[in-house]
Amino acid sequence: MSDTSISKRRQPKQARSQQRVEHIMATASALFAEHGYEAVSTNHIAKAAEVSIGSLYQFFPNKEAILDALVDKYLADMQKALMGRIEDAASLEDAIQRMVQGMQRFGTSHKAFKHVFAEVQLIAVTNRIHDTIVGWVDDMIGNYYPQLAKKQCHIGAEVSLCIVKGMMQFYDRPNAMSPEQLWTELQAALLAYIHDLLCRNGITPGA
Amino acid sequence: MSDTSISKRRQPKQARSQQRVEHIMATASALFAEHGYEAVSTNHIAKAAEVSIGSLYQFFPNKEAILDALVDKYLADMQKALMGRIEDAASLEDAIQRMVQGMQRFGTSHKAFKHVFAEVQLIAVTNRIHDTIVGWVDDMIGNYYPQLAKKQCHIGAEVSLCIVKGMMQFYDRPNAMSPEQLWTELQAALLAYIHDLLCRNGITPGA
DNA sequence: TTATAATACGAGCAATCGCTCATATTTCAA
DNA sequence: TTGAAATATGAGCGATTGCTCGTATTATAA
Repeated sequence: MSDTSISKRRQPKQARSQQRVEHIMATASALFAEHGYEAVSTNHIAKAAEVSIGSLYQFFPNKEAILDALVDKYLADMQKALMGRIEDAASLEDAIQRMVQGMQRFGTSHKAFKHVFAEVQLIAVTNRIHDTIVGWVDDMIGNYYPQLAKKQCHIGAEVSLCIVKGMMQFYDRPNAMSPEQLWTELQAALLAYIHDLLCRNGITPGA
Repeated sequence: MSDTSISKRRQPKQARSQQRVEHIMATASALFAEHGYEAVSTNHIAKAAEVSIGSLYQFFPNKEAILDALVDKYLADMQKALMGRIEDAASLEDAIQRMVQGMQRFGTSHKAFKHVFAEVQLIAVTNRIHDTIVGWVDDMIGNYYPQLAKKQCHIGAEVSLCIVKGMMQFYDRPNAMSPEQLWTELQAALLAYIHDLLCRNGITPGA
């Protein structure tokens, strides 16, 4: 839970207001998915959620706090969806393949996340998402290749996430690939890069 | 030259106004480099260029037209800087290495381009930059590997540009890599992906 | 010299934004 | 029942934005 979302505003104490907070968040998420964060005003959110603008600001100190709260939820859901299914992976290659598949599913169940991940420019939000996911990938690489230097694990994770982000921004634009092909190419790019990283550090992958 | 930048406004006919147009563009470029496109208002540009807001709008129909004109210039400069130095490359791998080096230099001489390339969300601008560069890379791949299907060349170019874009967005954020390391990793990621693409299409790279 | 086109100017419009605050209503423990 | 706390409301503030338009100045060709 980030600081912004819990400071300076009344915490919902009654059941009705807790429901309202969740309803506002769900509405905001849907609007962000359709129009993007910047294009959606707090008044739009309030109107779409059939809540007065004053009520919205009773629980969220500012617009960014709504996004922060959503990102909390997205990251929690994502950890379950991605990390839950790689625990019994046979190899790093297998884990990466499963992660890409998991991302594909997560993108359809959390339509706003792609926008938030790929388009939002707010540094605090961007860094939080980035650092969280990099941490997961970092640990994952180190788990399968403990002989790889910690710093190289971290670099591998950061570069991998950059590749994912670059491809995600491309997802909604007209391009030569079908969605399935795009995921295939993403997986290929990640596997090829990680393979190369291991080789450059004197490790024979899969051995 | 894009449509927006030349339509609906008086074309500069006197020398002084041609200089003014160039001066406005240079000032805008510097401001975009420092604060990003969205954060810079047309009034800021006019004030910084010591030109009235009315004069600015005599030659540029709207804010995006300033960016369009700059992108024209960036892409022309980039073609010279990148494509000029790969003509005598011995192999695709060599050409990619030279392109990455060229990008590195271009980034220091055109500080605003990275912002425009990585942060601007205007679809028309984004598409134009993307399609132009993809065209270059597409031709480059096809030049060294004519036996590779045209569509695969295009996919390779698009994915490569995605990787570059993802890494560029990462450039200014705090991360585990020095700038030199980042360029090294970018080159490694591109080479690894292209190598993999060729293999998947039954081509033995370098043979 | 003079008339016309080109250029220069900047106050200010209309729209939008995030957000406040005075006030009204509802909830619930005492 | 009652009163204080919690919740709900929305008009509207202050700031900013991209941009227009009436007017003043300058350049150039006749």
